[in-house]
Amino acid sequence: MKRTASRAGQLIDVLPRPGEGADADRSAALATLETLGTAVRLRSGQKLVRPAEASDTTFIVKEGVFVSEALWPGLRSAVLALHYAGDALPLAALPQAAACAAVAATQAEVLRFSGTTSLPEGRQLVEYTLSSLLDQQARMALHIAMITTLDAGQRVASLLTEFALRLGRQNGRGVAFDVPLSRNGMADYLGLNADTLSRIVSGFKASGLVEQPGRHRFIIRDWKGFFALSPLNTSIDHLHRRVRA
Amino acid sequence: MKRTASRAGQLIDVLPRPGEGADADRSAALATLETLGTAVRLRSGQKLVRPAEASDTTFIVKEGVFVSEALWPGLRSAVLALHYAGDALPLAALPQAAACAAVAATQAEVLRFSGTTSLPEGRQLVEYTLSSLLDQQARMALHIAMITTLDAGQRVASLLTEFALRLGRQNGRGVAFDVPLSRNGMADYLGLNADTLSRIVSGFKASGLVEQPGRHRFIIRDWKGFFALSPLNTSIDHLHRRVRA
DNA sequence: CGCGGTCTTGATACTTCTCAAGTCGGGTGG
DNA sequence: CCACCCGACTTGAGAAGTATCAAGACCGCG
Repeated sequence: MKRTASRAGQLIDVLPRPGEGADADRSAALATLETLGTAVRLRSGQKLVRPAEASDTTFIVKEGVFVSEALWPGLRSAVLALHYAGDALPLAALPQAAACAAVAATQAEVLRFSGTTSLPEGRQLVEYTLSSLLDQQARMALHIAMITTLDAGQRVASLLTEFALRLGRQNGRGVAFDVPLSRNGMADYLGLNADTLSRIVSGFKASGLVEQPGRHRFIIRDWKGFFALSPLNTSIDHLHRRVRA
Repeated sequence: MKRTASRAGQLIDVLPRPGEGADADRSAALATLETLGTAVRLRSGQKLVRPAEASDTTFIVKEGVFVSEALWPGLRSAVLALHYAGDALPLAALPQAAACAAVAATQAEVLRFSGTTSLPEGRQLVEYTLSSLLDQQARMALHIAMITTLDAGQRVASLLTEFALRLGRQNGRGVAFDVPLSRNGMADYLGLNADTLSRIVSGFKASGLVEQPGRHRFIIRDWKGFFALSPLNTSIDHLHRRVRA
């Protein structure tokens, strides 16, 4: 089918090529910071928690996906933000009132910095953190926009688009990626009920836009069609696509 | 009535006293920054817009309330965040894809910084901005938690509590404040329909918790009762109350 | 291969949205 | 200073969308 080929052609423009663009910039900045911080490996599910007293500890994600979660008694849990490789995670950015933590959603590796801000070399960390927070703040703003302006189907499409742009690889069948969150985690991120989310994903599969070869694995078969599902997807593309045209 | 007196006693612990605590810290840090930036006065409704090309311009709010707004074609407008005196507003934190701006919600005054980050004195601005962004990121996280976990009534109660803590003054009748947003603005911030918001506020008035002497003026008559309406209010108190116990 | 937890799907109830009509408030001009 | 007028707000009835609950299916782990 000719259209498959043309879709594949577009995908080359859409998905990142390893080692290019922003990836390379990030690596350069990180290389100098690695001498200051200590590397830590985490398994999926391990948590970075803000201690009760004030803390200036900062982590930088080297690899993997993190989820900022909060749980207030009597409320369903909230997923506040997603963090990817390169993101700075200052524990001070977590609200302290509730059980709140950054949880590794996949196997992960981080750099740990503690008390380095006051050192002369600390300026590098401060500037890296600031730049990363600007980025993350824009993403949180978009997250808020998703939740306040979109209906359930558009929200789910937006999140899957984000995952595809961040984690996806193009193959013969489309754009494939492993979802780092459970159904419940995705629902909490989107402010939806998990049952509703399930129904919506089933709808995507029924319409042929998406395939699900395993519980955590997705393939977006029709990128253009899927991308059009959410009016915020062009903005999501700006913030999550790693190679600029 | 004795309970009125006891409520009033509690309010003294709850509301800020001018010139104390965090206010004083902020003033000290700002005093040194004022020589670097240029002061600008804004009228309600004026906008700070991110230019198309990358910009390192940063504003610091000296006075007034700002609203980060975004408008995507075909969607209802989104209110992404609220900014108060002391907040740093780097234009780079605004998503750039949509019509997006920080709008003065009241008469306001800001300090404008442009290209100062590279100067040796710029470190002060960088550190101030970083610290402010950490604060604002925690507030955005709470905003997301509000929208994803609370029902409509709890959301409205949370927002009014925030305004009371930020802008309120205790008087004989309760905690009084001027709402800096229109009904539509509040609804957009909360991800609610303006009609629904109106109904909920009417409910608060009917139950005697709240009074509304003018279109933009509110008085919370029963602080304890009102505070209990939202399970997130203790967290909101942590982030928005300016005097610690 | 079997078990446990996660996911799916249906029927139903409830919250919230939509649309429309009416009311209110406050700023403007006489 | 008062009356007018326009935009913002209020309120109702009905519709739409999403949540809830329960039963069953599936996947992946051991």
